[in-house]
Amino acid sequence: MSDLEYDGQIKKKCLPTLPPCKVCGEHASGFHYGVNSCGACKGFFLRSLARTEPYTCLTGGQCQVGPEVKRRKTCQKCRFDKCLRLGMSKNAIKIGRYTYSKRTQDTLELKQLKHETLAQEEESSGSECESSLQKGSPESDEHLQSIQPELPRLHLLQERLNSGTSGNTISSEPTRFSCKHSTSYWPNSILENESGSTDSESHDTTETGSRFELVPATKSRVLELHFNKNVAIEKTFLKSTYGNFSYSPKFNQPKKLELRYLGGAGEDFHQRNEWDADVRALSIPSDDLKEKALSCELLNEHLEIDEWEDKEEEEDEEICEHTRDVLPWSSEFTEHQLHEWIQALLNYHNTNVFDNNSYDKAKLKERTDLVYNEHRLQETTFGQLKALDRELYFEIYKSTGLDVDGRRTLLSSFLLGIHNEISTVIKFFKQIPGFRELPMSDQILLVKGCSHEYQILSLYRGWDNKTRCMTFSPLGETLTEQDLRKVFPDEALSAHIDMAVALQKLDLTVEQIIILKAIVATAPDRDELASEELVAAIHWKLVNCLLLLLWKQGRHPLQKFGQIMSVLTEMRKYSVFIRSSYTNIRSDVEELTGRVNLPFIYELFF
Amino acid sequence: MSDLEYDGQIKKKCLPTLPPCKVCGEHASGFHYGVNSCGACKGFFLRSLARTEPYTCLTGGQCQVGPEVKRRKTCQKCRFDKCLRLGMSKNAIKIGRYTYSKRTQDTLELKQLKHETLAQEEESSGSECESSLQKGSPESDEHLQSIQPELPRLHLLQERLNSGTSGNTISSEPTRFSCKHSTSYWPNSILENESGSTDSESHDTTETGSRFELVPATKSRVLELHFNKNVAIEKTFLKSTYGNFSYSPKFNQPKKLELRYLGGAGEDFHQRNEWDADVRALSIPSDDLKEKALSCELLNEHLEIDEWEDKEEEEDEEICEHTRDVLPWSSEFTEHQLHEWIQALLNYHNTNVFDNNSYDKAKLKERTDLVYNEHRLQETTFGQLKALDRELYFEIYKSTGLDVDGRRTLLSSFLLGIHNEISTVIKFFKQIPGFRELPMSDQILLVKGCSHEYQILSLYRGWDNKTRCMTFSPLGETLTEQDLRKVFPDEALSAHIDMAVALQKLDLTVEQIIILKAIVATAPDRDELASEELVAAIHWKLVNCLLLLLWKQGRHPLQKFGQIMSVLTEMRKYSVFIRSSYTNIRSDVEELTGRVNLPFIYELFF
DNA sequence: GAAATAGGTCACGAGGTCAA
DNA sequence: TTGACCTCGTGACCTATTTC
Ligand SMILES: [Zn+2]
Ligand SMILES: [Zn+2]
Ligand SMILES: [Zn+2]
Ligand SMILES: [Zn+2]
Repeated sequence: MSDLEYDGQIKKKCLPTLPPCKVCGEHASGFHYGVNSCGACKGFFLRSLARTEPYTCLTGGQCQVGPEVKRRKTCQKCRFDKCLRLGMSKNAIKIGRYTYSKRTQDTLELKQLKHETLAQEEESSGSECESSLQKGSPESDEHLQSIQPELPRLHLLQERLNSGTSGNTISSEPTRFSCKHSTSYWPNSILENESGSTDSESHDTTETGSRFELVPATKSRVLELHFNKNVAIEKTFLKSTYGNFSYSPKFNQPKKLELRYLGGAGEDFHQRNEWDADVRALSIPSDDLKEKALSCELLNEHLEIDEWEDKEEEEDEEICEHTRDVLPWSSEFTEHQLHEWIQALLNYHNTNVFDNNSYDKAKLKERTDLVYNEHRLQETTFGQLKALDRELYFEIYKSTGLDVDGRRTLLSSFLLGIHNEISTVIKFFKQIPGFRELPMSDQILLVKGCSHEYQILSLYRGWDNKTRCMTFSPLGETLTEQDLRKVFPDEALSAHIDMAVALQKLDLTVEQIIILKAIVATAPDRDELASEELVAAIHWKLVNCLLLLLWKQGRHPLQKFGQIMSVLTEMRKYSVFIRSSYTNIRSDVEELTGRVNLPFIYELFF
Repeated sequence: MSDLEYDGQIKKKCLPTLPPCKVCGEHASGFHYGVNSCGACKGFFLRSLARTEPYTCLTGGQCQVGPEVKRRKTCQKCRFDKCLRLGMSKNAIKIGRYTYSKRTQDTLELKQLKHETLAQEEESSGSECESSLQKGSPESDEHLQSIQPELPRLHLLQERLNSGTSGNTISSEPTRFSCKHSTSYWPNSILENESGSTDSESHDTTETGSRFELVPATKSRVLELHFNKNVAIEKTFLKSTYGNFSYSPKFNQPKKLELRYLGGAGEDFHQRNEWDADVRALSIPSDDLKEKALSCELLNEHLEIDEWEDKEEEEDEEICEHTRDVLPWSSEFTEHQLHEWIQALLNYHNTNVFDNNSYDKAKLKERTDLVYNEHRLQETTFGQLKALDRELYFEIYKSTGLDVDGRRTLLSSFLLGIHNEISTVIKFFKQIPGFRELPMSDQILLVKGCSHEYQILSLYRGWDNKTRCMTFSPLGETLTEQDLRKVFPDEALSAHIDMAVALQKLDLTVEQIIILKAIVATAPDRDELASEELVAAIHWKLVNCLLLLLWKQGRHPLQKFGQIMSVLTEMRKYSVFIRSSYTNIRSDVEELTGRVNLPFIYELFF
């Protein structure tokens, strides 16, 4: 009997889709008045609203509100109060079919609950391991199967995919994961169910999140085979290096990725450093310690602030988690661990960080096309306006103060836009597990060090090579090449564009980009890091996260990984170059934007 | 609630492309039956058409049609009627992909049509068929009206302003800030002296004056401040009121300044509160508590952060400091105490806050002149560019996304500039001794409450009445009147300008302005303050600081004080007016700057 | 083919009813 | 009063179709 949910149609006997009634703990029959609740509580609430006299409580509001059996005596006041406290309200009514995101949320909640109770019961670990890719869901699986008979095929898959998504999140954004390439690494046999309507994106997109998690234990063998095959096919030995850390995934024999510290011995290391030194000699003409120290204070402040805030969600389950050998490249991390990191970063990013990655490709294209057409129209109307060269502009500006071609305005708002996002970005870094625990000096070094790399990752998707326009979401603008030339020195612009194009060629998903951001933020080879090893550890785990995402996406993950690492290496050089280029024009920029208050900009980017 | 737009394919998380559902305000999912509307309203309309029996309304057609969460109150009839009124109709169906240009064309065409038919028919309801191209249905007429809801309302508002009568409709309330009818509570004798011709301003002391008299003496419980003889020189009876707090320095007999809390007993108080509620109802269309709570969290966060940081310099020498009777008006404070407050605020402001007060007059003048000349040059070269009216701009923008006259850019960078300074501003408030000790909720109320007053104090010196240009230091720009019109609604701009001019007439020093900022930030009469008395105490001490500065400056300090208080009173009305004006255009602004991330702006200024 | 919408489908909850 | 059960309007999602 307890398996049935009453109210509304009698639900079939099946495991609950919803978390239990928030009010009394019984099986919820639905989402009533804004709260997952049982039919009884729903009815009670409705009647309570209709009532005129208030309830009274004898115990002074201390009554427990439990499931029906125990409820017999519980007072109405406390029950009603609880309803209200939980947010039940006519204003919270939501009718009609569930949204995917709601369903996802429910499932997640349910899962969590299960997890907790399971943890309490403390099962023996051996059997658990065997059973699965993940334990959380034997039920869900059963659940799916039991629903099967009565749902049309289509819904089945949705149901499954949804319940699998552990990417909770407000955005819930199914489409985020993989678009066309949804050749996920799941055997077709699993996905086929749905194959009929493959075209509709909303399906195959609906989730990757962790298809992993939903897959019944029996299938995991299939998976492994699949992996092995893939890996075997790869056969490529990829190597990517940036800084003095080498990521040398070796695929054939040991099937392990090794993280080794080259201790500054690698050739690349020397090369880069020399080049670095040269660039620096050129680029930092006047600066001295004093100014540097001062500016550090600013950043320091910021970092400390953020540290203070949002400090609750520490997770310390870290410890056990038996290393299940399901990851195709077999790392010291479990898929679950990696997944959690990924989720944490994605969640924060999706809900808080605002940049070009907040838009999909189509939207960005739309923007650039629009601006381009506008620009073309202007050109045909007013003729081509020849761009002033930088020197000439400054000559005029310095002598007359005239902003002849509007570049001061452009530059100011560009910098303002960037500046405006900085605190969010820092908070994002703080979401990287372990980041906050680093010494403040290291945090500062890392943040400073990755600024340019972070920026290009934020923005590169806004570049459209055909129209040669660039969208800057934080600024709310799209600039034509002509305008870009006003903002950036020519050589810097070329570098930006080259970098953007290179990144675009990788055809990364937004998820991957986000993880990449974290990866560049934790480069263990920034100069003078106090605790390189800690940083390296974080970094390495993040790299594993990236690998996981790549694998999920299917299609030659290792090859892609190699490409990405290669681009990262390039990006490092790019970063140094941009910094030097900016430093060269720093005084000009300061003069132009001196009226605007942009402390962080100079601290981070110059 | 989510960022997703339903119906049709699931849209991506990105910011809305479309204006909200014209019917209910929810995210529109497309252009259904000729109107931008959400999936729900689309479905509802469809069902309604299919229906045979008509709907009936119980409230006589007065139901508000809101988003789903609020919808329970609204009957189907009213919803359907609204659909019809907006022009939803099978005849208005548009299928298939559309180009931007087509949309513009459509909209403009329709508008034209509307004008023509209006002209032809002149109120007679006659044959509508004749005027139609293809969608000549009566609905489409109404549809047209609905396209331009803002403007008519503004006209209405202006009318009301001029007539000075207060109606009971929502929009009528802004009457409170009437330029012509500015009620000052200062006797003419004082104001006349210096500001020369107070031309348009009439000073009638009637309403508040008498109200004040009625207040029972018993209610004054807060601070009693003794004046000494020096004050007697003034001979004038000064009275100033803003909000429901009265500052009544009485100089002759009792020689006391009474700060009394009127306890919300005045009519003004009630009026204002109601009005506030209305404005809120208007301005926060989609959601109430939840959203509000959320937004408060944002601010809260900010305030808390700042609280954590810089917390060392607590001073507790407070206690003794023998009251030396050196102050000419003899307050309970010593000059030394006041001086310290002043110094603290000035120091912080000078080193951290960046606004027009960071520049001297000459510099500001130079800026405006420069821009003005530039502007003139452009005008002579390209001819006068007639400014697009707001309505037309938005029509084009909404349908094509084109930022035809660059106002989106202007607006975005304007808001960005303001947004960028907000954290500094909050820190400034935190420098006010005692501010940090206020309950967080009060801090929030105060910060929110004074936003507009603070802003005008920050910026007013940037206005140059001759060239009619305004410098915005935080933005690094100076805007011509033409540009200003793009950023602000006309009536708001006028209010800004009037206020700026009024402030300029006071000829304040930067120090005085800074103290004034603190004064407006601690207005003890903001709604719902938990600890009014604490705030009042701080406020009062700040007023004493101002007095001190005035005295130091010599030259009729009390007279000047009176003028300043008078302007503050006006400023309060100005603030309310501006807020309402902004609220009216909030959705437009959000649409234009939706690409930029400006959480605080909406929280503080709308 | 891509982008958009009309119309269809059906999972859902509000509110009503009624027996206990 | 309670809560199981019902009816019907809703709205999230889907498909077919149109337009570019
Ligand atoms: Zn319950
Ligand atoms: Zn009780
Ligand atoms: Zn709607
Ligand atoms: Zn009605």
